[in-house]
Amino acid sequence: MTEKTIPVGCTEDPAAEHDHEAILRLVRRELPTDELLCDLADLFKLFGDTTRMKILFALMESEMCVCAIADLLGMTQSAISHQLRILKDANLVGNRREGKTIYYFLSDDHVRTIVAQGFDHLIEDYTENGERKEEP
Amino acid sequence: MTEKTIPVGCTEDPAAEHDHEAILRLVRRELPTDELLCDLADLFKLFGDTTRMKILFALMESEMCVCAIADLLGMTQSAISHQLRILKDANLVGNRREGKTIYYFLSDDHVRTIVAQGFDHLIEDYTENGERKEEP
DNA sequence: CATTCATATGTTTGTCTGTTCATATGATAG
DNA sequence: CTATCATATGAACAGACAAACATATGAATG
Repeated sequence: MTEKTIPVGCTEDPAAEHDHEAILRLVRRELPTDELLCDLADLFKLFGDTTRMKILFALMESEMCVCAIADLLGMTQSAISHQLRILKDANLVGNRREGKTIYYFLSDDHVRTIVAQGFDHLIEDYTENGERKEEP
Repeated sequence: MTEKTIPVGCTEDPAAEHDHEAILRLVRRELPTDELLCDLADLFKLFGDTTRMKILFALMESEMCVCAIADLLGMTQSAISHQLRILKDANLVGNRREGKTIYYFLSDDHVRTIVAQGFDHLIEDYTENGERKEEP
């Protein structure tokens, strides 16, 4: 019984009554590679932080220098700089130098479309459920 | 100098030469509320995990029971169940009972559009930079 | 060339979160 | 009503990560 250490919860026996073989074959055929799925999750992870989201929204209005963003969000220049580096490594933002100050800007319109998509989902949730979900 | 403990990096003096007041006013006016920005980040956070991303892709093909997903991803039933709960709390998936087994499905087409948007961005990155960025 | 301003970076710390293990619920069959 | 299958849940542990702090780079100005 403990010979293969397969997770509990579902019958290990291939010939069990509860059979998902058909569906598994179908889904396995259509599922993208692990690498792509990972990259995709990593992309969305960038949008999954409040600070970065704020930065992106700010840059949608105008290019900004680091200390302006820090001022806007009421956060350390260091914190903003770290986040900007992450966004830049992912090619979501670019920067240009002008004397001492460095201006950051959105490098892509994908950012706008991706964020807009999530925005729509949220708004629909808000209107569907009155104000906020699970309330008496 | 240390009277207000304002982060270093940018001049604290409101009348400093490096002036972002104009831009700050503009951006502050257009920036959504903190609550909305948080909710938006929380939404994207859901897509920011490989396991959840795989589950969502699988459910795009067909509704599936928990143990089928666990089998597909080679993971514990418990792990899958925990993630499904998170997705269900966010109304991204729903479930229905059929005897002992419980089938999960996408509750929304938003999931498809959101994921597709990220997908497009990735694909474009892939083709733009040959195969993968930063290589000799 | 020394100083100052704007930004970047390395390190540390505290928090969040995904997985595992053990156990509980809930439904069906005998 | 007991045993078993499918799933859910609670607690604990480990890894990831964002913010803070201190410090380094790099440009401009006198």
